This record gives sequence, structure tokens and C-alpha cells, in this order.
Amino acid sequence: MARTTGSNGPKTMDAINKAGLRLIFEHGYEAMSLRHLAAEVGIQVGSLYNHISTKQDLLFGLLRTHMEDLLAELDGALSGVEGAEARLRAFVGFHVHYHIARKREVFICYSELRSLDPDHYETIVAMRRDYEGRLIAILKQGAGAGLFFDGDAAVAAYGILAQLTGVCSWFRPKGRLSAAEVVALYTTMVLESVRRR
Amino acid sequence: MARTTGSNGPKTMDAINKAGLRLIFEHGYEAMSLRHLAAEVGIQVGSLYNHISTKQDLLFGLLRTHMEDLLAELDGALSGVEGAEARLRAFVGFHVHYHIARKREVFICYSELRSLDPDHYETIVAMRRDYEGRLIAILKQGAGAGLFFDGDAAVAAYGILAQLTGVCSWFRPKGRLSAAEVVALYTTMVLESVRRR
Amino acid sequence: MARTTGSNGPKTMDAINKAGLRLIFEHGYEAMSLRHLAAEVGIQVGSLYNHISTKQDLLFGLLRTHMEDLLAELDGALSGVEGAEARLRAFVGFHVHYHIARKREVFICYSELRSLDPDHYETIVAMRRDYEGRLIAILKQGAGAGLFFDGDAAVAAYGILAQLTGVCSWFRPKGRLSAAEVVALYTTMVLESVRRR
Amino acid sequence: MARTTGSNGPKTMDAINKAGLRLIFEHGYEAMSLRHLAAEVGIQVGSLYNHISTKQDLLFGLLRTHMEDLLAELDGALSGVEGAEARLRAFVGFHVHYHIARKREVFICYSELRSLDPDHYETIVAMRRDYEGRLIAILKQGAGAGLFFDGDAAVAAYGILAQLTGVCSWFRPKGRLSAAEVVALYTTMVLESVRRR
DNA sequence: CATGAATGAGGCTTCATTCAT
DNA sequence: GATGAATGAAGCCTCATTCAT
Repeated sequence: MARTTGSNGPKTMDAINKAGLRLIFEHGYEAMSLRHLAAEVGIQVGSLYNHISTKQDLLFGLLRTHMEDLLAELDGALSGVEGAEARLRAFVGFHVHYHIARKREVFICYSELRSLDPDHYETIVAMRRDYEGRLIAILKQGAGAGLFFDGDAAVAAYGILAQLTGVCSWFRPKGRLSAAEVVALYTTMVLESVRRR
Repeated sequence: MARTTGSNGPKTMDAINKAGLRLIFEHGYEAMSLRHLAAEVGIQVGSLYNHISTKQDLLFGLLRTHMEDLLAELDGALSGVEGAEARLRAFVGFHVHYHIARKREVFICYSELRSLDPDHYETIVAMRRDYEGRLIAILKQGAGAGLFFDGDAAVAAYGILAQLTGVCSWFRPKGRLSAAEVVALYTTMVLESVRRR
Repeated sequence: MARTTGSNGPKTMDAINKAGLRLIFEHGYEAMSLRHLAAEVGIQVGSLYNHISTKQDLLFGLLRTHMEDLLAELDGALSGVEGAEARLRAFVGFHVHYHIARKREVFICYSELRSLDPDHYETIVAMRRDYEGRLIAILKQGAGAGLFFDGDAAVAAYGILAQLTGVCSWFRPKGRLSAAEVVALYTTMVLESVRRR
Repeated sequence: MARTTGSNGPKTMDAINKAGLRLIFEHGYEAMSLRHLAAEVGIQVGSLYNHISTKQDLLFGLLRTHMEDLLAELDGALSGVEGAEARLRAFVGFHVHYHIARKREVFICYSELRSLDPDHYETIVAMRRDYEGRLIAILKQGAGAGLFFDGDAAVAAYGILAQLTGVCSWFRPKGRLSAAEVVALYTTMVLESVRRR
């Protein structure tokens, strides 16, 4: 009943996004009910609609924000780095760290693609292709420079991305290996796997 | 009203499994309604219950069958193969082919784990660990023989499995590369990525 | 699967009646499903229909048989007994013993009246009125003979019947009082309650 | 579509309780569908759940309220009344009047006990035992004072309660006897039936 | 006489969303 | 900005009953 304070609009929106991210990660978009979400935030279901327009838009907002961040931060990580090998190292390091730090956004961005409306789907998939394109470009640059093998760069990129993205499934902060050690191991594995022989 | 034929029990059960697999793959377990499934099979919703006990059991049946097949066929593929490198080649080849051939079972076995009841979840995850254990054992065998690098075999295995499993997301039968070509490329990448240097 | 013996038709019908009586007593007619009943009998649901025509008819059969038995046995118990007081004693003794012996039939004959189709309802209620009429007649006979008070015989009879019928709710074979002791107590209470004063 | 009025929450809850009481009385708890109830109240089925949590809770609420009222009003009726005979007269008068006035609550409190969840069942049965205990205490008090016979007070009480409770089955406001006349007749019958002889 | 597969209606409950207050 | 009561569709599942085998 009693509201705690006056206008806490932005705070509420943040809480919705945070709880929504967690609930979608844990139960999936279809399985997360707005009742559940509202309870987590501490408001009534109807009140959600003062902050979001539909359940679908909540999902799309989360995914779009994630993809925008991912692309922007990748560009930051690659900026000023020259040479295919250095750029590949930078890519692997960035990708693993980001995917460990924001595993929930990453996870739902894969698993809930199919829950998006066609229009929203296209938007997110296009951003995803942008991201993959960055890695493909690096592989082609390296092949052109005679450093990397000369096979199908896209297929190789898909394999590398899958390997690296896997960390969000199994990495545990208190596990045997630290994030830095995983980066070191996977950087070596990736570099060896594409090196010209 | 008019029944089409006489007792077609087994045929119906097959149709349910087939349609269920496809619908869960396409829309997800939560998003697949039994209405939808029954319509696809061509029977009434209630009639589903002559063949399954619950929606959850339908899912579990699909996943358990898949994991049983996966393990049995892997053992077949590795049987009689000696030496760590040969076994690793056999593993990669088998894994990629199986994951291309049965991409839907594979996909839902990852994506719908969280939709399983706790007991069912444990059962499937245990079978999954069995499967991963086969690859880890090969890596350790190779490391012991001085062929493969001496790092964390489990983490390396997770990376390899993620890379290979990725094929069910992007592989298209009519794409640029045939299954055999993907196997060739990925076999090389995997072998190089773990080779002792 | 394998049937145990050859034709066991009447045996099956008996089993259905026995299990039906128990299940209706325990859960109520609406709450007893034919699945439940079939399982109890050890056959498939569809097979029930080789023995009964509808669920409703099963109920009606149980109630009609009970009422027929009740009336016939009451007539047996009163036959040859002369004098209002002796007949009232005989009535009380018979009623209590019968209601203890066949408490389940008695119970559902009250509780499931409302589950009967209108026609079936009328049939059973008419038999019930017959039964009540026997007691009312005894009270009137006693009043005419100056033994019993001269009030509303029907209302008195309803009170007596309710009191006596109550035994099927609380009587336990191993309770403090034996059936005979309950009969003795209630016979006294009833006789005193109607005695002319 | 068009909402009739603004927030009429309490009014709706009242209407649900009233209609629920009537429908359970007429058809039984199992046979009353929420469709039916909602139609009677004039809302959609789903809207019921803005006021009740489950069908079971609706039943329990009705029964608990009834038992609370019954106990409270009995205490009111007995308060200040001294002497076993006066208290027994007060009990009979109160019981009959209450059971005529609220025959539907009384009826379902007997007939639907078996539809209660085990926990709810225990709660109601305990209250029922409380109520019976009041009558047993009066009988013992009278026996101790040499007014009433010295038999099994509990069994006598069960018989008396059954007789009195029977009114809700057969009493009709426009029948031959008024409520006051029934009370007079039954008070006499009960007192005579337990008087020391 | 028993089976198992089918039907179509209906069971209780939850859903996302709207809107007057 | 929050509430709570309303909607109408849909969720999974069970029901009594039928009937070819």
C-alpha cells in the first residue's frame, strides 16, 4: 500500500530491466510472467505498464541495448590495434571478458531470438551479423597477409565464436581457471587453429 | 467424428514425437501449445493423452532418446579406433555429422534443459557429462602420449564441443560447404588447437 | 493384458458395484471418475461399458437396490410384531442395525440424491417416503392407542429418523459402545421422547 | 467490454460468496463449475481470481466463516444461562433457529467436508468438535446434578444433534409447523429423552 | 468380453493487457 | 505513478462416452 517515496520512475524502470533480465535468463521469456516480474520489482502487474508498453518491448529493449553495448565496446577494444594477429588477440580477449561479465544478456540474446517479433528479430540479427563481420574481416585480413590459413573465413569465424561464447555456459568465477587464464588458453587455441601451416 | 482408420496407436505416437520435436525446435517448449501439437498431428487435444502422460514427459522422452542415441552412436564410432589423434578425428567427424543430421534434437537438448523437472534435468545432465567425459578422456590420453598440449583438458573440451556443436545453428545443407568439408576444416582446426607446441 | 480366466461377466459386474459403492461413498459421485473405478476393478475404462450403460445408471442401480433391500428387510423385521410400542422398538432396532451394517449405501442414498436425473430422483424419493411412512404410521397407531403423545407425527418421525440415521456418521465397530448398546440407548431415548405425558 | 462501474471489489467478493454458497448447496462443490459461478455473478471466469485464490479456498472460506459464526452465536445464546435444563433448552432453541436460518451453510458444512484439503478438513472438524463439546458438557452437567440419565453423554449428544440438525433437510418456512413450534416440540422430545427415570 | 484409441466438451487456472480511480 | 478489478483468450489436463478390433 504505502509507497516508500515520491517519484521513483527511473529507479522503477531500472528495477524492471534488472529483474526482467534475470527472470528471462532463468526461466525464459515465455515462462516469465509479468505477474512474476511485478512481484520481483515490488509493484502490481498493472503498474508495469507505466514503464513498458508490452512484454515484447521489454525483451527487445534488453536485447537491443545489449547488442549496442557489445558493438560499441568491441570497437573500443579494437580501436588503435593494428595487424591481424594483434586484432585477433584483442577480439578473443574482449569477447571472452564481455561474455563472462554479461553472460545473462548474451545468453538471452541467443536463446530468445525466436521470441522476437519479425521486425525486432531482423534488427537484432542484423546487429549480430555486424559483430560476426568484424571477426570475419580480421580472419580475411590475416589470410591476405599470409598469416592465417586460406579457408572459409565465415565458417572458421562461426567455429571460433561458438567456442568463445561457450564460456557463458560453463565459466564459474570461482572455478579452476580465472578469466585471464581462460583467455590465455583460448587465445592460443584460436591462433593455432587458424595459423597458416 | 468419423475415425479414419482402425488402431493406429504406434503411428500416432510417432507422429506426436515427430511433430513435437519440430514444434519445440521452432517455438520452444513453453511456446508450443498442445492445441498446436494436436492440430499438427491431426487429432484432438485430449487424444494426445492416450499416448503421453504430460507435456513434460513428451519433452523428456525426446531428450532421453536423443542422449541415448548420441552415446550409443559415439561408442560405435569410436569402437576399434586406437590412438589419441585417430580417436579425436573420429570424435570430431562423428559429432559434426550427428549434429548436422539431428540438429533439432541437439538444439532442444541444450535450449530446453531448463524446462525439465529437477529429476529429469539431473538425468539428462548426467548423460551429457558422460558424453563430454569421452572427449576429455581423449584429450588426456593425447596429452599423456605427448601429442597434445598439457593444459586444462576439460576447458579445452568445452571449447571444442562448443565450436563443433555450433554447426547446428548455422549449417545449411545447400550452403557453401558440404558436411564433409566442414568436418575437414574443423578437424584441422581442432587438431591444431590442441597440438603440443 | 492376459485375462485370468474365461467368462467372468457376473463377477466383473459385482466388482464394479462393490468398487463403485466404495468410491462414491469415499469421494462422491461427481468426484469419482470412471477411470478411477475401472482401475479399482482392474479393467480398462472402455470395458466398463460392457456392464453398465452410463455412470448415472450405475448410481441409480446402487440406490434402487439399497432402497428395495431396506424396505423388504424392514417389512421382515416388523412382520408379526403387534402393538405400537413393540413395533417402534422393532423399528429402532432394525434401523440402527441396518444403518450400521450398510452405512455406505445409506450415506450415498442421502448425499447423492441430488446427482440423480429427475426421473431417477423421483423413484428413489418415493421409496424413501414409503419408508418414512412406516414410522409415521407406527407413531399414529401409538397416539391413537393413547401411548404416544398427540403431536405432529411426521415431524416427530423426521427427528427420530435423523437421530437414528446419524449412527452411520459416527458409529465405529470398535468404539466405546457396541451396536446392541447403541440400540438399547436409542430405543429408550426414542420411546421416552414420544411417550404420552 | 464496457466496465459497468468503478472499483466494486468488496461488492463482487460478496456476490461470489453468496452465489457460491447457493450453487454449492444446490449442486455440490464438485458439480459447481467456476464457469457457472462466474456467470451467476456476472463476470468472466478469470475475474474470479481477483477475489479468490482457488476454488478450494472459496469453499474453505464459506465453511470457516460459518463455523466461527456458529460458535460465537452459540456462546451468545448460552451466556448468562444457568442450570443444565435451562442451558439444554437454550441450546436446542438456538440450534434449531440457526439451522433453519442458515440451512445452506449448515448443509454444505456436513456434505462438503470430504471436499476439503486435509489441512482445511482438520480445521473445520476441530471447530465442529468444539461445538459438540458444548452439548456434551451440558449433558454431563445435568447428569451430575441428577437431572439427566447417566449414560454415554457423547452418544446421546450425537443423537440429539442429528435430530435437531435434520431440520435443515425438511423444514419449510410455509410448512405445517412454524419454527417456534418445531422448537417447542423438539425441546420437549429432547428433554424427555434424556431425563433421569 | 476386453482393449485402446478417439472424441468433444468442459474442468481449474494463468496470461497479457486495459483503465477508472 | 500506482492500484486493483476487469477482460477474453488460452494454458494443460480430465471427463464420460463410443467403437473398430
